[in-house]
Amino acid sequence: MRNPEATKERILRQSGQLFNTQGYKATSLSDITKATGYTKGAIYRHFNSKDELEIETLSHLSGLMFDQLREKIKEASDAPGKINSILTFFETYISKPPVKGGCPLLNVAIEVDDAHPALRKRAVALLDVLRDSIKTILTNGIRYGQIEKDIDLEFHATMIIGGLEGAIMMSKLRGSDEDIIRMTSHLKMQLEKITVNNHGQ
Amino acid sequence: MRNPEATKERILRQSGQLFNTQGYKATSLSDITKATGYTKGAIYRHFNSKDELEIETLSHLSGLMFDQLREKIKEASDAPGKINSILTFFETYISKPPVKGGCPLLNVAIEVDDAHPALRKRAVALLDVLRDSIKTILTNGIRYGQIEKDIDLEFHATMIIGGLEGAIMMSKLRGSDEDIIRMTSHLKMQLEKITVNNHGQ
DNA sequence: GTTTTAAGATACCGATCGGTATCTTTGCTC
DNA sequence: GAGCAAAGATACCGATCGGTATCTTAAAAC
Repeated sequence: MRNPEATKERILRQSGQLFNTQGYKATSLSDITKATGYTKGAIYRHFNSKDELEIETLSHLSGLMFDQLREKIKEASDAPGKINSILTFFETYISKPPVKGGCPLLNVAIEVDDAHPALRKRAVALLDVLRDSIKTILTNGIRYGQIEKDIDLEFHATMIIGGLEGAIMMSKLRGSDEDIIRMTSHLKMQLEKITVNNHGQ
Repeated sequence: MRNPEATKERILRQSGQLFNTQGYKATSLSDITKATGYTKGAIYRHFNSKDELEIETLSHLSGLMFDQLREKIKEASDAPGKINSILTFFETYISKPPVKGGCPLLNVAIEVDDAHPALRKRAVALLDVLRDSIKTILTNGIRYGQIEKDIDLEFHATMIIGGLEGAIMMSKLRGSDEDIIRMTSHLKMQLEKITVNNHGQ
């Protein structure tokens, strides 16, 4: 019956749902005890403080998202396809959310301020990972002649991430995928513009 | 010395800063008493509950933002100019924020969930106001031959708002206007594409 | 099958939460 | 300047917060 690893995993999973839907500060330890069925004693055996639980939970949440995202990216073989996979991944983010409560990056980025330096640092790092992933895909695309070579990487990464996150906020608020779909269709048009077209050659 | 209107105004202003930076749930009444210098007795004379204070403060905050935004919009005479004013307005949102803590709409949209139905309703209404404003500007632009008449209003409104809000999140997290500026330059390019060009006629 | 160790439960801590009943003080009315 | 109504201060409420010391219990070691 006793399985410390499963316990920790369960705490992280349930905390993830709660933090990502209600917010980190707004979720109390008793909320977590109710959701997990464990007592505070059990939770504090696996985590030294609520702050530490928050940080580890964010890692867990973002891990879930990135894992699924990476899976989708791998399915496509060229750079335009990979970016397209990212966009498609977000299209049903509201109706079929990979993690409940919306995008962990967006949620934590809005919640943290200077009073939570540790969590903030992780949020910045998350954004960097996402940005670097897109830049890497585009760079490889340029190398293999799939993406126009005179583009501004930073510009396109910002456009994609910012557009997606803003649209997620709108869609989540209205409870519909509509806004995200509008945004991804726009971003896909932008992607086509920097895609090297082999038909014409 | 006593001026109830000024007191209420002061409470709303200080609460606005706190709610918009720390979050609504994360800001306690004692935070507000410290910031305002008033006691709980004074605050509860002007507001029946913290929930009510939160709702009125959101109205106050969004009022501040929309007032400044409307001012900028009025300065331009045609539709493309008005949209451009909106975009320019957000370019220094981090370094010279019109309201501390970022965009009140974005912040409240992320924080609220089904546990705060009243605040959520206000957030949805705020988004509608912003969306309708942009659609109205574009519609008028079409009427006066300044904007191409075959465009999808909803699509462009979503693109502008979503792009801006997502970029605000990114810029706020990194403490720099960079991401917003990249996004507005992209949006300005999109705007040019739907602007009727008189030079060619 | 006894011992040992760690997982988890229980019971508590002081601090703070939102909220309220009551009191004092201020400024207006006459 | 006496009376009064409203503004704001004070003192308190029960509930809950994050955190901890201690106890029980389950499973592995031998």
